[in-house]
Amino acid sequence: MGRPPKFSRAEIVAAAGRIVAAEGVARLTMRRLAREIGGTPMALYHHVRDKEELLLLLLDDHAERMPRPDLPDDPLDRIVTVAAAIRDGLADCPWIVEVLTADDLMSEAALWYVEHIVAAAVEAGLSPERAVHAYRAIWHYTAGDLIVRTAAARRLADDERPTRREEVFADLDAAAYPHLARVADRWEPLTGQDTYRRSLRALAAGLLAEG
Amino acid sequence: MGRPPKFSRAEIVAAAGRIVAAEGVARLTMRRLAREIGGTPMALYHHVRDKEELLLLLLDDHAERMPRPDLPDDPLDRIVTVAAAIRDGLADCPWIVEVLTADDLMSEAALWYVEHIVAAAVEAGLSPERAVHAYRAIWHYTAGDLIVRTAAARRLADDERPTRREEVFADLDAAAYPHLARVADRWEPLTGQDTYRRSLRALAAGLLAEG
DNA sequence: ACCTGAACACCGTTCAAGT
DNA sequence: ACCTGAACACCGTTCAAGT
Repeated sequence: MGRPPKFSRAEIVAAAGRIVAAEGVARLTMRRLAREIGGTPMALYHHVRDKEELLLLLLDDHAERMPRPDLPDDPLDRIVTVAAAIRDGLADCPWIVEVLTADDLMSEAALWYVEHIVAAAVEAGLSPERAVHAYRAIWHYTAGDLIVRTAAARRLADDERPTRREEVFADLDAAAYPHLARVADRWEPLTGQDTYRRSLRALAAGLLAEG
Repeated sequence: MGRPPKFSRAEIVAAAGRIVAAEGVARLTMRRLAREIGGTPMALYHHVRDKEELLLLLLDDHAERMPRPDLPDDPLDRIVTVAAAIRDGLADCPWIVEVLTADDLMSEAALWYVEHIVAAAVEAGLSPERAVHAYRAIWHYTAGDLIVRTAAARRLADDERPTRREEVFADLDAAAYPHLARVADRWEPLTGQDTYRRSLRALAAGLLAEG
């Protein structure tokens, strides 16, 4: 009994990362991954419980490599800096969406970000409970931004048909929706602008003002 | 040529809605849906382009049935009321998540909500452009809340293994993460609390305060 | 203990044919 | 025009067997 392992968990996760980076999550299948490491699909199941665990490991791996920014003294600035670091760290990997809907950004490596947002909120005067609530609001806002953003990018990438947005705005009832009609022709560029950070500051300011 | 259609788009969407309500999105497959209406998978493709379009139609159908709340005069109250109506309208259908990551809540029926949020923001003094940005921030926050919330519910439902959150908090480094350590044993109930509306108000207030 | 081969029970979608 | 049968090209995962 006992035979030198042919594959390690780390190798498997690294191979999965290569596939996802080169071809997208949709192409990360257990069969494709097995081919990548030169084994059979079944070999993978000796190192990970199932595909979901694999994706979670991939998220952990990514989270560990994410930059940890210098922390400003001002609590509001600090919250904005840390939350923006989360977003920037996840923005370039659209596959993260799949994992976000399955997990809670609760990897070990993510704790650093959570701690510093909660700490800044407490320092600004919130109770520990309210500080957790504030963190949650910021996380929901960030997750929503990432998901909507990457979904939009994906649609643009592999779709030639007109977007639903275009169709809907094309026959917009200007009498029923006057404010939308006024910005209808600018909707695409307006919603394409990256206003994450600005609105994040508004959110954080609003949350700190509560307490 | 010409034969009386056996199925209509509306029937197909209604059948899809029944499956999703009774068994969840994961069980909504083209084959299962075909069985439900008493036809073959191929018959569906004469009425919808593909599965994604079917999910979009399902979202439209749902959006049309969503309640439209009375609108308070105060712009901030109005924004909170309308956004909360979006969330409440989508909160009971976890499948919405799949569609949200594929679409942009850009169905005809959703315009009513968008219009009134943008209108309230303009009334509060924002430029039309900034009002659109404000709406987007609110939508991202709402989408993030829905996605994280329904993902958490799903995990609880079909999982007996301890959540990652539990594992991570179990061996938390209290020296490195003092603020998290202080709330660690209350994390579950704290993050389970529904603070959507309260934080939404903070967000909206922050956005309107910008000017 | 670790890996393989073959199979199970599925998917979405397309093609060619029927009425 | 609308629907069917059969097939294509996949999935994740399990079981039994090999070393």
